[in-house]
Amino acid sequence: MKVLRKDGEIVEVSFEEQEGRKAFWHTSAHVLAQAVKRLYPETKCAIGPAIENGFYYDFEFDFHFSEENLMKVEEEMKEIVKESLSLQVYEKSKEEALEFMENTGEKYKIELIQELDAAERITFYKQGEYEEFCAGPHILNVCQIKAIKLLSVAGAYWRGNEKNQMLTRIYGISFPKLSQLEEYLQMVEEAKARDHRKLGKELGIFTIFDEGPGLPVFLPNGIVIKNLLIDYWRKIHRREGYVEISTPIMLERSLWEKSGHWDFYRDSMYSLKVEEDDYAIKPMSCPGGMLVYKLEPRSYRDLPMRMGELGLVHRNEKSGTLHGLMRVRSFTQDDAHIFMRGDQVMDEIQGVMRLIDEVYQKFGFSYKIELSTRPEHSIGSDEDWQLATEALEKAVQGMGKSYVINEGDGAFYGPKLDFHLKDSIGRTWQCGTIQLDFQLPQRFNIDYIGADGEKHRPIMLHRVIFGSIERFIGILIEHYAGKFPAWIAPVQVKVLPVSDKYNDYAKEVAAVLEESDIRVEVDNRSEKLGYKIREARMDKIPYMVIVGENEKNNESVSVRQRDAEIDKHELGEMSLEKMIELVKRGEKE
RNA sequence: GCUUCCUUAGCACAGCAGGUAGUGCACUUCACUCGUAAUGAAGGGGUCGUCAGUUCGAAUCUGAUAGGAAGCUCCA
Repeated sequence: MKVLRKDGEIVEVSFEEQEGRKAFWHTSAHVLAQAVKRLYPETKCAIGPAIENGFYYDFEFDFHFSEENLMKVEEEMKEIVKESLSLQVYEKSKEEALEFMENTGEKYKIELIQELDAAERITFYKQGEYEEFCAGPHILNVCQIKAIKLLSVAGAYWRGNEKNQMLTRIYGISFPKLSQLEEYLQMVEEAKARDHRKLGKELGIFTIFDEGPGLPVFLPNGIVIKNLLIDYWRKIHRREGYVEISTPIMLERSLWEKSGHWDFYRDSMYSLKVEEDDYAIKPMSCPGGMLVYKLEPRSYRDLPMRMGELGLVHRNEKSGTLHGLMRVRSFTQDDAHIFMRGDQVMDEIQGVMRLIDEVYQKFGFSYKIELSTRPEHSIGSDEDWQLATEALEKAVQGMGKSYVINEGDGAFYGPKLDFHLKDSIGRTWQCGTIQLDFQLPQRFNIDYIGADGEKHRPIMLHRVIFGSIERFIGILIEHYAGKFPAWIAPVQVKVLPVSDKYNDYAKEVAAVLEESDIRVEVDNRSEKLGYKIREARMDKIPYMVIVGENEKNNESVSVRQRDAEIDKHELGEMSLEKMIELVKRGEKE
């Protein structure tokens, strides 16, 4: 595939390479704009880049753009491809470029060009009658775009700002071969099959009532998973020297004024009246934690004090942002606040990082780290922010982890390290976070008595590992496609009697397994074995235990497992002791 | 919240140039007592998200409203 760079150079780059793929999709975006302009000449074009999977273009239409229009545009794009138009690149001065755009009335392009340096030569790309200012690169001829599909129409604010005009964004994907498009579409279908909202319903994990958007409901299987996650969490936190507290779900207004939430976070808080007083339902657990710290005088010997809390918090998220378990209005944060001396900061940050790494590895997640810096809307002095940001940065660097900087995305009280996990279709979600905070200790005037007998101000950090247990479960569902490893599977073993005659023996078997704390169910319906196996498989249960005449006589079970390869499902007959051992071994993996 | 789209039995869907709803799975009952991904038969269940309007008549047309999907903005 030949690619035309902005300096006029033509290079051979394959579609598999980043530059080739970007050029291919970028050119597809131009073809999209060309098709739109042919069909609807009054349309204003904004921007149209290549993205991770395909491309989009933002337009301002002077009419209501519907799905029907989308089909027409796609057809027109295919016509353009048939014309085998080749691309040319050339330069204009800023004035020429502006004049050109004035003539065509492209107000968004004018805005963009006006921001460029006056001395700069501006490159234009052109195919057929369509020309647009663009830094390229592009592919040499549109005829290479053999497969095109426009995927969706969405709204997008001009320049990503809520206050600006909302434009119409058209998403599409294209490939050099038709087979690649088919493959891609199939991949998307497969990803949808592991959507946690679909699996969560099918597997009886959670639901959300119409009467409570964003307020997840855990069903019996889901609450087993949630409780197991919490058990695991408590175990590793005890090991790491954390104590656990539980503070109220709502507290009085003055507390939130003191913490800064009332001023800086009120739009996201639910508040209510209790007698004559204003209360707020907590959006975070930290202020309660501060009060606990203040309950008694603290010594430097007490630090670092690691205080954990599984806090149920509520945030008034906008309706359009809600998404299954991933983005909700009510969730459980596996929060902890660490109060420490200045000389302990580095060790504590790195200790939390190690714990996060341990947990994510247990589930087989790869993750990426972001360092989020001071937002516009925030409290505290520049020096404190700088100190805190540097401390986080040094800690990550010290751990040898790579990270990207996310400018202005910190919490209002401090910078943070965010740990992001991917969902089934590649969207990333923030789960873990470590936030350094010099503000709350000041606002709450907390202290400890140092070795010198004087009062000192501790430094504090907020951290979560799961982030939100709800979100983490959502990610887990998609990550495992519902096939939870044995240690966290809601039902670990399903006992399947071959016929009703063996129901009693099946119950005996189940009772023995239960003795060993194995989560077991019996399918004693009057159905054929094949049917019961099918159902157990669809429920993604790790182990199936089949009992019939042989097993009853031998006081044994025949085991079949979910994860093994085809033809190796059957592990054969074994004693109950061996079966228990098998499940316990599976739990550790 | 914004843009586009969607909303029919528990679930997946069909019906729609307007004349009071169908299929599969699930569920219930009966028969079969059956060895590794669905035994057969019979039966129950919805007034088509909600509210208004157009019409002799609306699941099918219009409007509002609720919930949902994708994206944007915002965020764990």
